[in-house]
Amino acid sequence: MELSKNFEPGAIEEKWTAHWKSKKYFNSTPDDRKAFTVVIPPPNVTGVLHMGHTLNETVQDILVRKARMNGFNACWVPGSDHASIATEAKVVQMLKEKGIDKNKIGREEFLKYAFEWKEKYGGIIYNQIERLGCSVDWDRVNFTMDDHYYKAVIKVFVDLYNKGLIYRGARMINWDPAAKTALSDEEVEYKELQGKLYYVKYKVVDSQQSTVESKTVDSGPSTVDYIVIATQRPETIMGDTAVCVHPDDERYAYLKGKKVIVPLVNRVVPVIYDEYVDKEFGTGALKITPAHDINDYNLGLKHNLETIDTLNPDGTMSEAAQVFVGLDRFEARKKAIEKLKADGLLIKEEDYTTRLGFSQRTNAVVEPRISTQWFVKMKPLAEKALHAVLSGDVKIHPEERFLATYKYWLENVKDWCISRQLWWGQRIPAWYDEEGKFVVAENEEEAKSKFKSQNLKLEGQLRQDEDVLDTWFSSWLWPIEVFNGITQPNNKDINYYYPTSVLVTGQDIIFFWVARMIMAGMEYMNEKPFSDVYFTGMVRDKQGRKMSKSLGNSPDLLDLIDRFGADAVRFGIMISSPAGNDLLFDDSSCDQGRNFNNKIWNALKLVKMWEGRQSTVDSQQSTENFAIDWFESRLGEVRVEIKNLYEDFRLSEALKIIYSLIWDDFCSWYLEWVKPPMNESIEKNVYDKTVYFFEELMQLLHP
RNA sequence: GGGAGUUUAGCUCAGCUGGUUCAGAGCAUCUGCCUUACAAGCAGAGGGUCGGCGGUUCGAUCCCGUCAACUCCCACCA
Repeated sequence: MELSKNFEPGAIEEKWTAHWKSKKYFNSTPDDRKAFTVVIPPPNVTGVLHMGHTLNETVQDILVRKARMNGFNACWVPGSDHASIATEAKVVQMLKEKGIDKNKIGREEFLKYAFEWKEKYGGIIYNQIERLGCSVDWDRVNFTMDDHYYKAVIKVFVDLYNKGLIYRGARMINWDPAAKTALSDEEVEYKELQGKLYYVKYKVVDSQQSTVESKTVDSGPSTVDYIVIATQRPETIMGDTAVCVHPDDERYAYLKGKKVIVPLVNRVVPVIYDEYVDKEFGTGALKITPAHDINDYNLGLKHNLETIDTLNPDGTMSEAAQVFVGLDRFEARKKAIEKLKADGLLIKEEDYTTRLGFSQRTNAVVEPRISTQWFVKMKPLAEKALHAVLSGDVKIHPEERFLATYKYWLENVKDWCISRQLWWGQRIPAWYDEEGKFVVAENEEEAKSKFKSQNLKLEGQLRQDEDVLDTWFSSWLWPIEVFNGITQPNNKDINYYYPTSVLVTGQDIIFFWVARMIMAGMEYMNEKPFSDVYFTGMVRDKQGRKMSKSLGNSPDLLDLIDRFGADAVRFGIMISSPAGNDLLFDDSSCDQGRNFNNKIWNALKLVKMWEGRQSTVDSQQSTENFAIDWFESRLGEVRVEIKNLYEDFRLSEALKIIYSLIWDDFCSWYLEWVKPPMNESIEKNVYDKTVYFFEELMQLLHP
């Protein structure tokens, strides 16, 4: 072999990958060996892989290669996720740039574009996984919108509905006005913002005159004829249907049985009393807007209040608001403040820090809104999932750090809103007749017969629900349906590979995905989906900032691989990743990886030079033998250490130890020791041993 | 408001429940080397009251308490 002076990026891994691919080395089929199974957390087809994926994928590859070397039948399933809302947002944006309106082209046409998008970005992602050198089984690649997968999702929906675990109803949900869809609680991210608290007068209606015009300000100084409430959101005033005070609040006792006038729309509403109100906060009086605040909604239910929805799906004011109709909610807020000022009803403004909910995918400010959606009853599912972890059946790493949060979430879990007002995803298999009666069925035929069997008179045409399902409603089946475990229960693959061995993923999706996969596993396989969960930390840049597109601090994976080589990139990400903690990634760690490769390359060059220069004499020189013995024992020590580290998922530790073993012990000590003087030959015995050591080291390093 | 995590060399981090592999690694810095495996390298050097304060102990980076700073998660106070 011709060896150039320096190691060239890509020289090794490309050769090996090609080698293995040609031999179908990574293909896995059930056999007599024990299975070691990993399913990839399917990346969203919204873009390209970032460093977080790189870390995840590398960790998985290490575990898989290690298992393969230990004689397991290692199976690593690749794939991707359709990521309904995120992808739909991207496709809509892409179409918009082309001047195409989603609603004009209709559902069918839109889905065509979406699938094109998926082909393109799915392809890029798969290419990246391949370039990283991931030893996945490409024959098993899955996409969450594949035909069989789609069917599995529908089947599960119908099943859960029949079990009474899915229901449809009007609830307060999080509304994303940008994507015009409902969101689950988990898809809302809260941020602290500097806001304002507005103090607004609500006039009290005298029992005699019930229709006081708001303009009549001269009510006389004798009695207090108004009540002041504090609000952050004056634009919701139009939806007010009550004012609430604490029953023990003496300041407002005189208002008992009175009514007040809502500004801007002059609606007469009652004053109600509830202990929910905090006397100390603001003025101790609270306006109630049941349609646009979760607390107000609950109070509304309790006190039987009217609900007036003043928002359109796109976040503009609706007809029901009466004023500012058609204006965006934030615009309406400004106008409302102006109007209140003009009417002399705004007493003061106060700075106030508040928490606002943002849509995880579109970053729009979400609105609490009442709407009819589909929900999954979580309590029964959560109990089993909780037990699986608490009993130690599923082990979470690192340690029990995430156990508390996992436990808390499951114990306090709320029902899961799974319908999304989108097109990209599995369409909800509910069928309505023209009167709005509906049945849930796997297809239209079945729906028709269900109408019959349930003695419902079918009125007119059947119409399928327009909405699709939350993307996580498909992902939670991932470890099962990649082996067709839902669509073909008890098939050979699912029986052999399930439960999978270890799940490697980011800690940010513990609720979205990990907990729900355990639920689905317990429900549909009656068994955990994986034995171990390994959470990686978040990858940040060297200043500790999150990697994000807007900051432009996320390196291009393929570019890194081109510059350093895949092995160096993998080395770089692993060496800087303490188990479970966030890690700061910097190119320089790839440098270190490349230097390491170079070192090995040169060591190989040295040994190769000896190839034709072995002395036939097999003398017993003590010094060389000492070196051999010494290194042999070092190797043994390290093997034990590494084994323990693997068991604890402390991979970066293991890598450091191997690094030091090769660089310091093997290159700096051993090779220097046995190196023969220039132009002299080396003993055959020593040479053979050296080659043997080299191979051993490469095997240690291979994962 | 509740919970968790972090704090060790200029930077990023190791340090496995207390004592000779305990004060470490990589990067950065400095010095000397193009010595025929390797300058992407070799030989060496500097640099740290292991966040502050108390406690347990013969002895604490490690255990306990407390304070401080930063980070993250959860929560319906307008």
